[in-house]
Amino acid sequence: MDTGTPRTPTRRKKARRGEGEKLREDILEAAERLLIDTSDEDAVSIRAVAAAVGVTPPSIYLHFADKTELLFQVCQAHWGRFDDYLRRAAERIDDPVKRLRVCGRAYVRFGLANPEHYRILVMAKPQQLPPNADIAELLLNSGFTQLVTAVEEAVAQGQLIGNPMLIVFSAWSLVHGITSLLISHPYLPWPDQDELVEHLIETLLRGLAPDRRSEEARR
Amino acid sequence: MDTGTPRTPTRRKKARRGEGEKLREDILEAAERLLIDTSDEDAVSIRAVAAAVGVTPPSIYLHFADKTELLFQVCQAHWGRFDDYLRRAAERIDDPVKRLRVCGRAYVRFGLANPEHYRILVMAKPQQLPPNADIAELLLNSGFTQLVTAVEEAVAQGQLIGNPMLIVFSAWSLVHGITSLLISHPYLPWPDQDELVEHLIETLLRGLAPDRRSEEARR
DNA sequence: TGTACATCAGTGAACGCGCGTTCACTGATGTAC
DNA sequence: TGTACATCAGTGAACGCGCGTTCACTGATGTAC
Repeated sequence: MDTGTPRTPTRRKKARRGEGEKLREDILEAAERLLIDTSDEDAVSIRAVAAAVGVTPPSIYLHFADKTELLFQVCQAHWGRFDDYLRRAAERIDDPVKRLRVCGRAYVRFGLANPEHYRILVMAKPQQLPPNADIAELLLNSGFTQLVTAVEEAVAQGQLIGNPMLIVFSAWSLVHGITSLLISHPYLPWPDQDELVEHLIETLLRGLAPDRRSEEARR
Repeated sequence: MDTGTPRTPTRRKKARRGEGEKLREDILEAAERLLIDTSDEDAVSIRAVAAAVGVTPPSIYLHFADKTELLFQVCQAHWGRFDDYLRRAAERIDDPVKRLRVCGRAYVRFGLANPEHYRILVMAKPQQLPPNADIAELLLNSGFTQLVTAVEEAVAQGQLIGNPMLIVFSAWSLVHGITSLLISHPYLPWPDQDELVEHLIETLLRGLAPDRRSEEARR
């Protein structure tokens, strides 16, 4: 693998008057590509992105205030795709518990298919991304709201038992836990991945289902 | 907070003949301190560690082959402490399920108390640490074996139901999920932390407990 | 008891690297008169 | 229809930074004779 050779040695043609915004898209696309191809956030430097687009580094600043903003926009776009993916997986499933199941599987699958994105979006340090408020907004406006809805419905219907917000964060912890461990430690002696994900989801649902013991008995 | 001022501007006295190994310990200690104080792996540079110890950068190489080895040894030491902590938490608890409960809580507590260590040990990329084999060994020889034992006992006694290795990795995913999300996204509208951890653990255990439905009925 | 010498525990200066970012500029292109 | 000019979409060179690491060295200290 010859990483020394630039991917696009050809210089990009200057855009026509009024078409400057085209570069912006190309930059975002190139940054995304770089992130996916290298699986390494550090490889996405201003200089590397510029080279990939076929442009000089200062050109990046024509469209992005700084590196953080660029990375954030890349993430935002990806997060949007994640959200769409989850939404499509869930639509037309009336039963909220079935929806949780499907979303859980989809979450893990999408995370593992885009590990470096997942890393940046979900596993990064708070301080190395833009203001927390923005990240929180991204997170909460994504699949999260669907999760909340599904859980609330399931609880209202008596299919699940407990405080909805506790269930929501438990469910998220669960799918995030398996996703991030598989990303960080792929070399461990994991059981079959699909089987494990199924086991996790089913065990959680079983633990949340009404039982012979009434809710009061659990205190 | 004046991070510009070096912590130890005084130069360290040269060790006596035969006492060169003392520096090694001081380096490890300083690196650890730096990691804890700054909560930032990037702040632990060869130069910063040398400055903290009161020594010049090349001196580090008298005791460590390179930066990776230094960081790894810091982690190893910390991992040992984590292991001891879990072991002490679990000892003298005969009931395996109670042991799982206690270990789960201890795991989360220890991770949150040492977030940057946890990040490096458990959340880091495979490639930025020493050979995977070593990391795998560290992980598997730590609290992990206790976890395996406890689960196997619980299954043997009929207190939990299912494939032990699936349960083991499920349990780990669970505690890791909540720990790492709390570390990465502290600003989210979390429910009460202790309550959430309890909820997670109890829900998992409940999902693994024998039920009116027989194991076969679950297929 | 005195001295030459090997060794130990470091130091000082420098290497080359890639990075984010700034600044003054250039050349093509559309527009006003 | 022709030309001066403003603007747009970039470029080229350089800045200062901190980093890991190497290399030749130094000075104190213990040891052999």
